[in-house]
Amino acid sequence: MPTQTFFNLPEEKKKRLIAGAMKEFSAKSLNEASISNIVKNSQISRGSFYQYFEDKKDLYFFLIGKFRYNYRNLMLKSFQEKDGDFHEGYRLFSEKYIKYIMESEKFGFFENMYLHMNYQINQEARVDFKETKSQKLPDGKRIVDVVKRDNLKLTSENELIDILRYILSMLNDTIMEGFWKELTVNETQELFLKRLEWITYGIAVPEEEEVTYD
Amino acid sequence: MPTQTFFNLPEEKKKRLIAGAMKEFSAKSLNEASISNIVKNSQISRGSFYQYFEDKKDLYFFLIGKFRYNYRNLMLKSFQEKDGDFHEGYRLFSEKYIKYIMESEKFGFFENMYLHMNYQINQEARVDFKETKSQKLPDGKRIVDVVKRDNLKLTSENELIDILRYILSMLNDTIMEGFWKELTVNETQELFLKRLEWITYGIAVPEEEEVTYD
DNA sequence: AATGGAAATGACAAGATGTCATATTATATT
DNA sequence: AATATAATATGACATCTTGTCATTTCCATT
Repeated sequence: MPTQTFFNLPEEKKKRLIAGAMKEFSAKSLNEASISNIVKNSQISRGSFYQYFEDKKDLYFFLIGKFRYNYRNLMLKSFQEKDGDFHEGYRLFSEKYIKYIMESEKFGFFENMYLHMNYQINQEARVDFKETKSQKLPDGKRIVDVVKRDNLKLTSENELIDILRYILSMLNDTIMEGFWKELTVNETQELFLKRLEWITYGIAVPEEEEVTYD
Repeated sequence: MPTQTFFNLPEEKKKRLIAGAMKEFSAKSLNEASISNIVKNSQISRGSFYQYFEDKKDLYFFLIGKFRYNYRNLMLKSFQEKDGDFHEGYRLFSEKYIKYIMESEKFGFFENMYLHMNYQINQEARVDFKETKSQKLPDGKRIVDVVKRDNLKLTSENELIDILRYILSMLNDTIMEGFWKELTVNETQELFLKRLEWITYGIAVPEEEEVTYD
């Protein structure tokens, strides 16, 4: 986390630094990027940088947090709009989410982020489904409350959370694949939908129902 | 790819170099590892290193290729043993695969590999399901020939390949998660099986069959 | 023994990181 | 207004890395 000193900075200087960092991280991955370039870009001294951030990673994760899609709200809205239908809700959500990432003016930043995403970066970018009721959300709802469970094979709320989490990580993996293979937004979306279908309906032919006559 | 010069090296020197590199990559990630340490470890000169490898990555991917599980055979065997059953075959395969990775004496190497795995590393470690018939395999079979498709909702061989690939990448993601959360082999295996179940049988309650009497 | 090509070597330039003594600026206190 | 104190800013520096290259060493073949 950046230091208080950083947050106290005059807006202008903060912006200059963020812009200089985004320039570097849009052209290079976290590992290839250099602090030297960032301080040159933003015209601040090397010593100051270390007064604001612990290291390169500290700054990087701050930027991810700042620019990542705040998707909790979008997710809520999507599921609500589709009356809590799991499959339709996720479809709607993914459409907007993928567009945001891949059509953003921060394309380069996200591209590098996804192409070099490892588990740690993944964690930094993820959503918390275990929201407590106390957290302030629009109309106080949690995502798990908005998803209808009656047409899902689920035994507990925790299992729903597990699945929602897994689908989200699958979505991020698919976007990563999209960047890697230079797919269009639509192609990426279709790849995701195919996988979502597998998971929703299964890939095995359902067992014949045992029918008893009595 | 290492140069011919490297492959021509006397066994002893080659081993020394590989051991020195494994020591470094077991303690540090690809990015943290340094060539300086590796040449120190293996008592070869810096100049020689660059005569054998293009850079650090070149060596790293060579090592991944060398030590990764050759899983094509294990997969074939697993599916054959379970009479081509998709779910049971993958269950058997994953059991041995996870054990190999997580109980290996190369634990540190794999741990770093998985924790810092990005799409490129993932690609390097993956299996090719599009084997041609001409490739020499035990009894000349391809994996896709061994998996029974009649109880799967599949329209084409290509879709089977897509699914096999996806499950494998899901397995690798799960192992990554296992390393990250420091799960045991069994816990990791169970996490995988839960997800495999979702994908195999779906998470939606099947639609009621329309029954027509005539 | 002489020759020539392959392989090995380590010094070096270029550039990166994190630190620290010192300078500058802002804030509080008399 | 003058002074004291705390907070920020600065860039030189020690240390480490990387990739290159002129030179040297090795070795097979005349």
